[in-house]
Amino acid sequence: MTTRDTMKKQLENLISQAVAVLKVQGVLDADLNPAINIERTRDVAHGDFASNIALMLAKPAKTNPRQLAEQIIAALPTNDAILKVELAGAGFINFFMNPNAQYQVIADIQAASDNFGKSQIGVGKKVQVEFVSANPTGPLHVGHGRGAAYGSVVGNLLTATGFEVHCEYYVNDAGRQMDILATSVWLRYLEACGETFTFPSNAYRGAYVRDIAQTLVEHHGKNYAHPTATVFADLPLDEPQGGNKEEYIDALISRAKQLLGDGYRVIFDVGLNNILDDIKDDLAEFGVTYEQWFSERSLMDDGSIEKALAVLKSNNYLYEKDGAIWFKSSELGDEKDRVVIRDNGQHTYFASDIAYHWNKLERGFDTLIDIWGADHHGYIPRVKAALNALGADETKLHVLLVQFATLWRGEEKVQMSTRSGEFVTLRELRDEVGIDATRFFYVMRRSEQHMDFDLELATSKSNENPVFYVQYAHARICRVFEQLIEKGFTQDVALGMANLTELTAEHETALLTTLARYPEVIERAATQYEPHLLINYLRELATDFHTYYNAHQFIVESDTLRNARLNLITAIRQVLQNGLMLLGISAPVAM
RNA sequence: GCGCUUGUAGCUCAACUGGAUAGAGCACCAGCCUUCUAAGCUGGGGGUCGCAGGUUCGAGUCCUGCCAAGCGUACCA
Repeated sequence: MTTRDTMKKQLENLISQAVAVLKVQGVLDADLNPAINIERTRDVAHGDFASNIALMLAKPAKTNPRQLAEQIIAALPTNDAILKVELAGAGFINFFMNPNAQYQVIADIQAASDNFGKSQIGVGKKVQVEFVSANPTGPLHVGHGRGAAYGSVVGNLLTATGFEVHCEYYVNDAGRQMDILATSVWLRYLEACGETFTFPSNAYRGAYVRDIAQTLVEHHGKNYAHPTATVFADLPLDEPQGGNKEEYIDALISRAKQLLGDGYRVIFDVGLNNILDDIKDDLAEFGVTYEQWFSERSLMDDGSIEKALAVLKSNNYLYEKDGAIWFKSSELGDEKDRVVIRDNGQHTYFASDIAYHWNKLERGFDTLIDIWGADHHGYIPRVKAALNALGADETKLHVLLVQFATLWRGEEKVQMSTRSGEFVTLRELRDEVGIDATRFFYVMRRSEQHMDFDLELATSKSNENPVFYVQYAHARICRVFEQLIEKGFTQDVALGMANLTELTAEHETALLTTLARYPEVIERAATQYEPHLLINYLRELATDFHTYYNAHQFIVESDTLRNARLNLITAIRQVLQNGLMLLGISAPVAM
């Protein structure tokens, strides 16, 4: 399971030992606790790794950087992997590694295989990742898809780095939007029962609502039917008739509850379960799985909301105004105070969200990650304010924002209109593009970056398509091993291992470095919640491999060189596989 | 108006969180294709890091002020 410390880590340890020595010598203050930062160099003339530690410490040590660098170098413990250490530039310490040390990565990859790149940095820490959490009022669309892909990869990355990860979907199975859905279903059901009327402008108009109404007819006949005249008696005007669409739909909801009695809950649940099941299937097919589907309604049923509000009240953060109960979020960094209980006695969505986030922390998570659409950014201050007001540790909550994706078909923008209900669903996108390309494109960019998703590019079988390019590198390696057998050879791993030093071509040493970087990339991508770093890395690795492939023959006559090369590409294949696995993308053996 | 996010090559995006000469892909230009997959290959040109100040050994990265785009600014979720 555990892989060796990366070279970066080893060097960090050496420097921190040197710093400790200088503290003892009195060169550095004992209470100085610098963050030691080793970087891979961009320029080979600067060696393999560089540290700016002397530049950072020069001021507190009241000395000049170059002199301090000299002292650090002098205090550095010796290490077989290091060829030489140089002082350069303004005070950089450059490390040149022993060329023979670079081959170790192939043995490391072979030994760790599927586990290469995993680490223990998160061991003992519980992280909850909440993502998608779309209202179950309709199918997921392409906006939700990006959050789904992003959240699941962040979860995979955190798991790979040792965190105990709990992925969760918050189901908004209560509240006004769900009432609108239930009422929409009922109205479509009435239509199916033969009633005719104008469908409300603010109701859900998607075709799926009709489908649900149809199943309701099939299972319950006309049990919930009422004549149009009764249903619409004495209602205010809808918006197109000069009224208010919100008041109109609210009146219809009340009417539904009044006429249906217990039946309202039946229809409500049929709508909810139908759509939720569809969302679950959709996500499962997309390779996105959850530890828990957390019900908002459960927070009402078990009194969590009342409890949370009671704490806010006793902490003096609630007051009454205009018949509603307000939370003093403006005292804790929010722009203004927020309503938690409306004047009609109903609690707001925010009220249950307060209870929900409190509940999360009560469950003992060290870190909470919420992944939201960027349009919800204004919501962050009030949630943090609420946690503060409850006396909880608000710094444990990290809200990651995901910008929406714009779909393109070549030069043409794919129009989307949520208003008419004619948006592109995630399922349609998956059907057209495939799971692999969909996931890849979704996490290819930094999450807070607006992104263009080109459907034509994503489905094209060319090197311009980055998914294809990376997967093809994997398939190509597999193909080499088929060729090997066709040519009558067999791989001799031990012989290859014994002769890795024959891998001296520029392409080969470049690949060794790229392979060694993989664990660093995973660690960084995980701790920064930035999956796109992994994508970038895999594209680089694929590029390095393809160039190598084009420049050199692997299946050569020399037994030692051939097997050394085969071991190198075996290692590349393994890392490609591991990386793609974390992204939830297949590593095809042939294309 | 206020708040958040974004602004890097013609286009789409990176840049190890303050490091050394800002990098890829596409497009463009010039060469190349008898090979384990030409579903290409090699090389090249291309930059006022939105603008202007500031902080320091050092700024695309931090601070301030402008400019532009997106989003938000509900007793909706």
